[in-house]
This record gives sequence, structure tokens and C-alpha cells, in this order.
Amino acid sequence: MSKYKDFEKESKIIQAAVTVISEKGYFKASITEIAKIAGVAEGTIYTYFKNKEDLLIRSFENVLDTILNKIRDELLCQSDPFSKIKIIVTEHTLFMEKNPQIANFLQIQLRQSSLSIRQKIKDIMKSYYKILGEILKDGINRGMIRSDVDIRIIGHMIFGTVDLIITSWVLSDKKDKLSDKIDNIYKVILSALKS
Amino acid sequence: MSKYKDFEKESKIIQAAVTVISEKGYFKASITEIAKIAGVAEGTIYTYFKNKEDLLIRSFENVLDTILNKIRDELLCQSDPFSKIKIIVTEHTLFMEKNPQIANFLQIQLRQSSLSIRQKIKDIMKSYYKILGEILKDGINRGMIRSDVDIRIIGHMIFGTVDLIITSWVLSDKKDKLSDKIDNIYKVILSALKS
Amino acid sequence: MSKYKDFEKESKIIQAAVTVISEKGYFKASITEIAKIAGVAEGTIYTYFKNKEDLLIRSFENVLDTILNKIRDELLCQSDPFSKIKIIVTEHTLFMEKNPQIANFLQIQLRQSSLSIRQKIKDIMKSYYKILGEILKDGINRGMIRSDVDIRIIGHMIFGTVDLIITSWVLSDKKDKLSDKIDNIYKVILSALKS
Amino acid sequence: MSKYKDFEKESKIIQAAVTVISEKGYFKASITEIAKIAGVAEGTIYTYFKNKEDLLIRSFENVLDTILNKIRDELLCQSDPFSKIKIIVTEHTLFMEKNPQIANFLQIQLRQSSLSIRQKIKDIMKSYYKILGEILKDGINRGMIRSDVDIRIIGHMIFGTVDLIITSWVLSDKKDKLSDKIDNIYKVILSALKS
DNA sequence: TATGAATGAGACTTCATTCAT
DNA sequence: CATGAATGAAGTCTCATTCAT
Repeated sequence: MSKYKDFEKESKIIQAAVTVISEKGYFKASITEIAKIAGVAEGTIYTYFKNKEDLLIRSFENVLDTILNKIRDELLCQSDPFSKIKIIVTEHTLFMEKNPQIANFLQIQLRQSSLSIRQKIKDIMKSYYKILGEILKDGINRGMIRSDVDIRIIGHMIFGTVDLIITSWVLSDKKDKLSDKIDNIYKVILSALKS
Repeated sequence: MSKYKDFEKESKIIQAAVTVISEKGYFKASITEIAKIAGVAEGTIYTYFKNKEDLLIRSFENVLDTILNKIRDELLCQSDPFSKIKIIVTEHTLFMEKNPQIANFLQIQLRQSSLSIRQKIKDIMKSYYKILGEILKDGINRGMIRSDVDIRIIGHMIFGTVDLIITSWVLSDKKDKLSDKIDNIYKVILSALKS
Repeated sequence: MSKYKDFEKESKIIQAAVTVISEKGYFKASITEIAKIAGVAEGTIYTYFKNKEDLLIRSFENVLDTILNKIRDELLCQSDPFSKIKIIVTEHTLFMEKNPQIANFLQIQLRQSSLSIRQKIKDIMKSYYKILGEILKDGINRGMIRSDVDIRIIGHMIFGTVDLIITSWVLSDKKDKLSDKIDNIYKVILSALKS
Repeated sequence: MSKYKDFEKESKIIQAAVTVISEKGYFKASITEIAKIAGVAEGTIYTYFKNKEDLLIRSFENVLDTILNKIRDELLCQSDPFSKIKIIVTEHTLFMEKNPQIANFLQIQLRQSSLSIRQKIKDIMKSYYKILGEILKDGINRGMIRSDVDIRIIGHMIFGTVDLIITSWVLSDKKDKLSDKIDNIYKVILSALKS
């Protein structure tokens, strides 16, 4: 093993954290179990992360980055604001369907943390809202999206609808196919923001 | 002791639970502190509630009942589906603005519980969706609300939008006036469900 | 067992703490072992003491009180300042000889604590210096004790000499009889403070 | 690497140990921090020292050597026992005043170690008592120092008085000038040992 | 029914020491 | 010799729950 910090090991720990937290919830997920799943000693976790809170935050950053990078890639091929929003809704939803464990982590468990963590998560979420905001601004400038309502409320509406449907799907044991709902979600959102 | 007194004590405990959980979060709210605030001994809590989880569930039922009763009262004076939805949005939002502590409990702390608790919460939430569902069904029958989209998705959209805006308000330290946003929220929702 | 805090149990814990700390030293004395010796559960210690530091402080107060009460009792029968100082030297030394475990606790282990604890110990020690100071002041007023040197330096000299000889005795495995040295100690001290 | 460089590294580690232990205390001083301050890797410390305890002992030896060498140098110019004792009191006190960090190390932190360490410290301290003992013996032979009291008790009295006053000064945040007290200390000691 | 002292499992975290590089 | 990532035992402390009174 190299004597320099091993990014593969860090990644293993994050994966284990996402797995265990998804199953047990943040407060019930123990460092002991995360270490066992990651295949490292308990102490090793503290070589890579300051404490349990830091592990949670960095796990979240890691997961969100994965989603956003995928979305950004797909957006490059689109220029129409409505198409771009459809991409976001579609990719966001498909990602969750393909990664139900991460969906549980993001939709349920992450919200089981302390206020200080939630605030940090809110900061990290700004990347998401930034992408959305730019698309909406462009749509308003091009006269395609209504300008009579605060852009942030529209952003919240889009994210809130998608988020709640995913949460609901996670809580319902993922019985339905989530991807089947994409068209409906998009249709509703579209009606709400057209000018 | 009389049965009357028992209910009063139970109620005191629930109020204390809501208060403490709002401030500290579910996992950090200790039975010891809830007992102290309620003015009873720790052991007494276990006379009225099976365990900490049971106390949380019954506290949530209690709070949701209060909100729904208020909404039901107001709905009696309305017959138009759109007006009814406006009542729901308005009352829901106003209640949170008037009771920021309970808002914190519902929007943030309640979500810091275990999966089993969240499932139970979902069950209790059905009362809310039932009210919403009946209004929507009536609207569809009267040709006022679009019928091309699953009624549950519309329900989620309405609740999701309101819920997210309240959550966002709670997390932002309640700086803005929440009630100022009601008209905008209603406007967006209306566009989305009109036929 | 009574449902009110049990002072016998508190006393048992203090005794166990003195025993274990004497043997292992403050930092190596574990709460687990103290609890085992005291015959209580680990958690019980935290019913009576805020934390490990608090347990140490209150153990020290307890031991010092025992010594000072004994000294105060004996002092009542004396009026001459020199006789009083002899009483202090004698009782202090005899107590340590009779309680070698406590001697070790006071002379060695107590000093293995954090700066904050040492500061608190210094405060508690003021009771000791107060008794000494009053005797010296009286002796100066009566012209029996030299007035050309700061009274606190004389106090330190008396306590320092006694203290160091006891410490030395503790560290030397208590081979000599400590009480045999009392006369010599007193003689030296007397020469130093006579006017 | 040359042997010269080894001694420099060993010296750096000892200096770092004294610094860190002075600030944090023995049990709270971590090998990690000592290594960082010394500018070496943690593992390197174990090339030069058997373990943490060994590092402490050898740091103490090092510091005491520095003091004693200084005292021995100054003693060469004196032949009178009283003058020699004055030199010891003066140099000991001045050294501490000039090196408050080392004073803290010797007076406070060193005493926060285990019994086994304290025993070794006692052995090393014999060098100090040896110097003192020879002066006192000479004084007794020349009829200048009282012969009715055990020489070791006088030695303890001298060291104990100086030691306690320094400890007291260290604990009082070094507000007063320590050197101002030298004359008083010497005066008290002298009265006690004159024949 | 009400009490609250007692419990003890289990949580997070630290850190001296090792050993492969 | 030097390195520093990895280890894992051990530590302190919390807290939901129980049960004798």
C-alpha cells in the first residue's frame, strides 16, 4: 500500500457510508459498521474524515457531483430551455431509479442530520439551483417562460415536485416504475412555467 | 386520578415533545428533557407512550389534526374547487407562519426519524391527501381541472410546492414574510391544474 | 434502594475513585474500573458526578475536608502559635502515615491532572493556607514570629517542607517511619520563623 | 547519514517534546504533534526513543543537565557554603524565570506521569541532591551549618521551599517577578540551617 | 399510577505503536 | 534510516428503558 493517502480507500469509505446510512439512517449508522463494510479499521476513517459529520457532508458532495456531472453532460447537446428542463427532470429521475440506494440516502437519510449539516447541504445544493436558474433566466429573456413570478419560486416548484415524487417513490418501496412518471411530471411543470 | 387529568398530562407531554424535538431534533431530544419540560418524571412518559418512537408518532398525529381541523372548518364555507385549494394553501401556510416552532417540527425534525417512523407518518398524511383528492376529483368532474394527468401527481405537486417553500422558509431563519408568497404559490399551482 | 440520591453510594464512588486513582494515576484510572470497584454501573457515576474531572475535584475536597476537620479539632485545645504549628505539622504527617493510599492520591496523582483541575485544587487549598495564615498573623502580632518576611512565603515554606517530605516518603515506598521525622521537621521550621 | 546529524535530530525531538508537553501536559501531548513540531515523521521518533515514556525521561535528563551544568559552573568561583547555597537558589530561580516554558515542564507537566516515570525522575534528581549534600556536609564540617538535624531533611527543606515557590509562580501565570523573591527565600533558608 | 435512580449497551473518537515501502 | 498510513484497543460519556418503592 502506498504511504500517501489512498483515494481508493477514501472512495470505499464513502461508498460504505452511503450504503449504511441509506439502510440505517444517519443517526443509527455507526462508524463501526461503516468501517466494517468498507473493510478498514475504525480508526482509518479518521485518517480521511474529520468526524462523522464530515463523512456525511463529503458523501453528499460526492453523490451530488455525480448527478450534476451527468446532467451537465446531457445539457451540452440542448439549446432550448424547455428541452433543458426536460433533461434535468429526466436525468434526475432516471438516476434515482437506477440507484435506489443513493435515492434513499439523498431523499430520506440526509435529512436526518443536525441543523448545521442541513445548512451545509443547502449550500451544496446551490449548484443545482444555479443550473436551473440559468436555464429559467434564458427562457424568460427569450419570452418563453413567464416573468410574472419570482424565478426562485419556479425553481423551487420544479425541484420540489421532482423531489417529492422521488421521495414518495422511495417511501413506497419503489413498487411503480419511476421513469413512467417523467412525462407527466414534465407536462405539469411545463404548464406552470410557460408564459 | 380521573381520566380527565390523564388526558391533560398526556397532552402536556406531547406539547413538551414537540417543543424539545423542534429545538433539538428527534435523535438529540432526550426523554429526560421532555419529561422536565412536561413537568413529569421520566417513568411517567412510559405510562402514556410505549416508547420514544410512539411519542413522536402521536405528537405528529396531534399536530396534523390541529391543522386539518382548521382547514376543514374553513372549507365548509366554500364550494368552488379553486377556492378550496386556495383555502388549503393559505391555511397551511398561515398556520406555519403563526407557529414557527411547529413548522420546524414538521418540516425538519420529523424527517430525522427512522424509516419505520416515516412510513407511519406517510399513513397519517393520507388524511391530508384525502381532502385534497376529493377536491380535485370534484374539480375534474365539473370540468374545471385537467383530467389528462394522474390525480395523485397533481396532489403531490400541490403539496410538494407548498411543503418545499415552507421548508425553505424555515431553513432561511424565517426572514421573509411567508404569507406574502401565498398569492404567487397559488398562481403557479392554478396554472398547472386548470383544464 | 431509596429513589432519592443515595449519599452512601456517592461516598462509595469517591472511595473507589481515591483507591483507583492512587494506584493508577488520574489519566490511567478509568471510569470503568472505578465503577467496578465501587460496585455500581458505569452510568451510575454520571448520576452523581458531571464528568471524570468533577469526580476528581470532589474526591479531593472530600479528602481535604477530612484532614482539615481533624486539624481544626486538635487546634481548639491550643493557644500558642508555635504549638498550633506543631499540631498542623504533626496531624498532617500522621494522617498521611495512617492513610498511605490517600497520601499517594494527594501527593502524586492529584498533580497528574489538567491545568484547569490544578487551578481548582489551588482554590480548595486556600482553606489550608487560611488556617496557617491566621496562626502566623497571630504569632507576628504577639511578637513571636518574625515580621521581616512576607507571611505567604513563610506559609509556603512550612507547607512546602512538609509536603515535599511526605512526597519523598510516598515515592520511597514508605520504608522509613514518617512520624519519626516530625520533630526534625518542626525544629527546622521553627528556626526559620522565630523572630 | 552521519552520526552528527542523528544527534541533531534527537535534540530537535527532545526540544519539541519539552515544548509540547509544557503546553499540553504529558498525557495530552501526542506523538503526532511532537513529531510535527520537530519536523520529523511519527515513526522517526521510535528510531531514537523506545516509546513515549522513554522520550519523557530523556527530555527531563536533558533539561536537568542544562540547569546543573550552569550551577556547577557558577559554583567553581565560590568556596563559602552559604555563598554556594545562595548560588544554587539564585541560579535555579533565575533559570526558571528565563525559561518559563521549561519551568512549566518541570514543575507541572513532569508530575503528570506514571509512578514508574516518577521513580526514574527521582533517580535523576539525585545529581541535584548530591551537589547540595556535599555543600551541606562541608558546611557542617566547618561548623557553619547545624549538625543536629538529618542532612537529607535540610536538603529537602531547601529544595522544597524553592520548588514550591517556583510552582506557585508558574501556576499564578507568572505575574510577579520571581527574581525579587530570591533574597527572601535565601534569608529563610539560611536561618533554618545556621548552626 | 407516578417516580427517578440505576442500568449497561453502544456511540464516537483518540493515539501510541507498527511495518511495508 | 525515514516515512506516515493504518491499526484497534481503550477511553469517556449518553440515554432509552426498567423496576422497586
